[in-house]
Amino acid sequence: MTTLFRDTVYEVASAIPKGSVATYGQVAALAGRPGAARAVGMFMSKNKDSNKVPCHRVVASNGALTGYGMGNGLSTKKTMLQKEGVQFKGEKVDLSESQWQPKKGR
DNA sequence: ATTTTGACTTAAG
DNA sequence: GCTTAAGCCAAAA
Repeated sequence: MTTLFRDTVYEVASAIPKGSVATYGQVAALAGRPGAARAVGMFMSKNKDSNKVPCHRVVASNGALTGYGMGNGLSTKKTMLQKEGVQFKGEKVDLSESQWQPKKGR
């Protein structure tokens, strides 16, 4: 199986349910490469599958919104997430309430 | 094939 | 709490 790490990341990102968000490190770990958070972010920047991958549901480990086009794009991303039901803590996502739980429970 | 870069993360000051 | 430094992975030049 010649599964590209990149494709796996895209699948994981697209698997994030609405109203929840995942951190880059979390996505990287689910993709099978814990520690590749930087690479994950790069794939989003490339955004080859932006039409399939909701990269806006991927945030930094501290819940801060990063990237998404340029500076001002973050405002759009924040608003979009709020509309999806994600809880916000100032300019950061309330991971305590809206971080995605790939496994049930926790 | 080597070097640089990038939407990261954690630790330390 | 914020800033700086080092570590980490994968892709593009």
